[in-house]
Amino acid sequence: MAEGGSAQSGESLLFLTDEQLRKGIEAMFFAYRGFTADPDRILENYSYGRAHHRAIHFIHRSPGTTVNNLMSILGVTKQSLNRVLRTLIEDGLVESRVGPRDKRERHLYLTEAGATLEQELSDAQRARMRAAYRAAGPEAVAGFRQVLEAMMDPEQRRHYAALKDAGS
Amino acid sequence: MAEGGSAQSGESLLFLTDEQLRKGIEAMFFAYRGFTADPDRILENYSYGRAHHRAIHFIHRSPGTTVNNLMSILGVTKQSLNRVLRTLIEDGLVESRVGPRDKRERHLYLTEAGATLEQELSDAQRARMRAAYRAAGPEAVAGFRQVLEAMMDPEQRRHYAALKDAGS
DNA sequence: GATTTTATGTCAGCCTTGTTGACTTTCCAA
DNA sequence: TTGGAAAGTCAACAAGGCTGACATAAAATC
Repeated sequence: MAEGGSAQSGESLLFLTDEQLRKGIEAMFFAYRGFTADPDRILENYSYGRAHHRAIHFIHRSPGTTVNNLMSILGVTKQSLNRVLRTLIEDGLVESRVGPRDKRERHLYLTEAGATLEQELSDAQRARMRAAYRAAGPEAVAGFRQVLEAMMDPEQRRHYAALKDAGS
Repeated sequence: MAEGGSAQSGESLLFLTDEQLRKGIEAMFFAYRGFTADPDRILENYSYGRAHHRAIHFIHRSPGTTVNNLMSILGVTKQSLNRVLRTLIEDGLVESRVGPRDKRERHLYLTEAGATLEQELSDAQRARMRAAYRAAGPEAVAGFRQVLEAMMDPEQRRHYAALKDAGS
């Protein structure tokens, strides 16, 4: 399928060819493997999986978040999430407190042990990210983030943006 | 913390802060969901999964590839790959030919039906990629690719590069 | 020619992590 | 007060990873 459409008024649209798009697709595939490789290795030692990592990450980012909210951020069913949370709670990495206002809700927090594992995982993941950022340079990083953001579904982008400024 | 992602004279390293790295990590997470969303929807109609998509993609990219080669590109075991290939062959989407030189090898090709599904899947995935590329612009796309490439493990980068120029 | 290595396929069984369905508890509104 | 919705839990199933063991055929080596 050719690109066609708009005229090339000065600005070349060569970066929109199927060939370029395919390269981008394959880059995403291979890069995502690298992206998860380091945490995956660490998680093996604890017999946890990626799902545990994701839960830990976002509980760390939004302490006190509810199961419902976490569900919608992670894009999994509450049953999937519940299984992961149950093991994390049993193992003393996550604490679940009954909601003060609405007792149906459970508010989630990392324990000290949970925060320690979170640190170990994110240190590893950031190290790779840092190396990649440094190798590519600040302009490339800005472009990287722009394209990724444009690739998200609107709902994902909402979640992303909601987290975006939380720590500033 | 201020946002400015652009480079400052004197080589500011603000783009390497933990905060910036964390945003990149979350962007990867949310973007990857968007990246796979459209093909996933299509695959449901055929009761296939992402594993089938990956196999189909790389067989399309490298017609005649062997099982062994595909295994190493996809980074899965032969048992995992075999399960997927078996169903694709049974369903007439993939053809497996005994190697002409080395008769131990099986060379994999898409059938016409396989090529049709490949087209449907990659059209959907490219459409999203094209929209993201167009929204972000050529400079951003260049940066996007640079960072992703830097994020890969060396072996993944080898595979990526080997595919890179094949179709040009 | 005999032996070893390589490429592939298959069976069995396990794990993680998705899913749906059924259920309880809690809250809220008619 | 009663019925529905919302939050969370339990049970069972499926996809797709994994390992291990074993079979076959062909290639490579001794």
